[in-house]
Amino acid sequence: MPDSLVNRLATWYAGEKHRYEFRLERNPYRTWITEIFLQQTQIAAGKDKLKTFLKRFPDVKALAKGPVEDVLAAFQGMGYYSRARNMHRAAVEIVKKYKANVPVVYADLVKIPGIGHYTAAIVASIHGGEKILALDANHARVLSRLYTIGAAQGGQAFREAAVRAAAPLFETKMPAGDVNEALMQWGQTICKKKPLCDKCFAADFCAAFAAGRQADFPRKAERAEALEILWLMLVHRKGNKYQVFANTGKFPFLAGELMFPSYTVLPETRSKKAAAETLMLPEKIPAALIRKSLAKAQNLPADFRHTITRYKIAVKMMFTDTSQPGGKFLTPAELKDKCHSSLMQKAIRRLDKLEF
DNA sequence: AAGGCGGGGCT
DNA sequence: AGCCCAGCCTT
Repeated sequence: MPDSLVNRLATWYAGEKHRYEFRLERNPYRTWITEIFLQQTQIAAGKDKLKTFLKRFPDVKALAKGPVEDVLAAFQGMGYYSRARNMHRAAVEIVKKYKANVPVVYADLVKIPGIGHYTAAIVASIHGGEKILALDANHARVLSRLYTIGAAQGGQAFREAAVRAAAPLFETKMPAGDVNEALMQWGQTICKKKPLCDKCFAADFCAAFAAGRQADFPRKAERAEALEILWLMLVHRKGNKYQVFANTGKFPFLAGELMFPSYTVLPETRSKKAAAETLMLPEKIPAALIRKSLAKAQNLPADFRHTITRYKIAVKMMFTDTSQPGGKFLTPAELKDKCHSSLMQKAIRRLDKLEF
């Protein structure tokens, strides 16, 4: 076997391939669920919950049957709960449209809720043999260093350069799925943020290593500055139940979640040139109530803090005698079940500490 | 193209 | 205790 990058990769991967339990018994359904689970999640953190999930929902029909509350419950603690909602929606769609067979064609996969370029590419390459780069952060680290790709990660120029750089790997005998998985595992175990170049089987192929510039790749786009905001929650209690509303309006965070009526002021940002914008939930919290509560809240320490992307949020909870039309009344136990966001979970834990 | 979504690892 | 991570979605 002549010495080449792909031969080094294939030889290394042959010894690594079965390192993970989820690679032993494979089908398109299991691969799809596994990839969704392990997105934005370290393998060590997600694999136990993944195992339980696959036992509870062993195939696409079981997942479609749900109910979605069970899917969410089995996903509790993983974060990014739209992944669970989308998986359930997708399962229903796959049962109906594809007779309960998870597609293995990229063009079909990428149209399914919750499946984007990466997941479609990895499933299509493993189970359909499609020669298509599944570009995740691991692939980005490996390829950008091997070929000193200078474009900022995440942009279109980076994607094009990465696809061009990886193309020769797919024109070999190495199965397309193995190419994608080997690159990924390389990024996870060797070509990490702090790369282990002395353990790397291909350091002599690496342009960044040759230049001593491993730390310069992948280049990151400039980060938006962090912003401090106040989030006022108006809590109305009746007996042992609290009024919550589905956030289906214009409130900027936690779309679709059940929430206490909330009010926040977003500061002016570079992208939104308009002056500070006021948003509220439900549609019409009386302005007088907001003013009164806000004036009181300004002088109180935050009940808790929470960060969502670049917003550093100080949440202040205020009891109010005024109930709003609509919504529903739930006990704390029910709230713990039905509110998935960690921000709301923090608020729920504070309820018995609040005073009227 | 920009920005929400969140728990965990790292410093 | 605070910063960083990064697919998929919506806007």
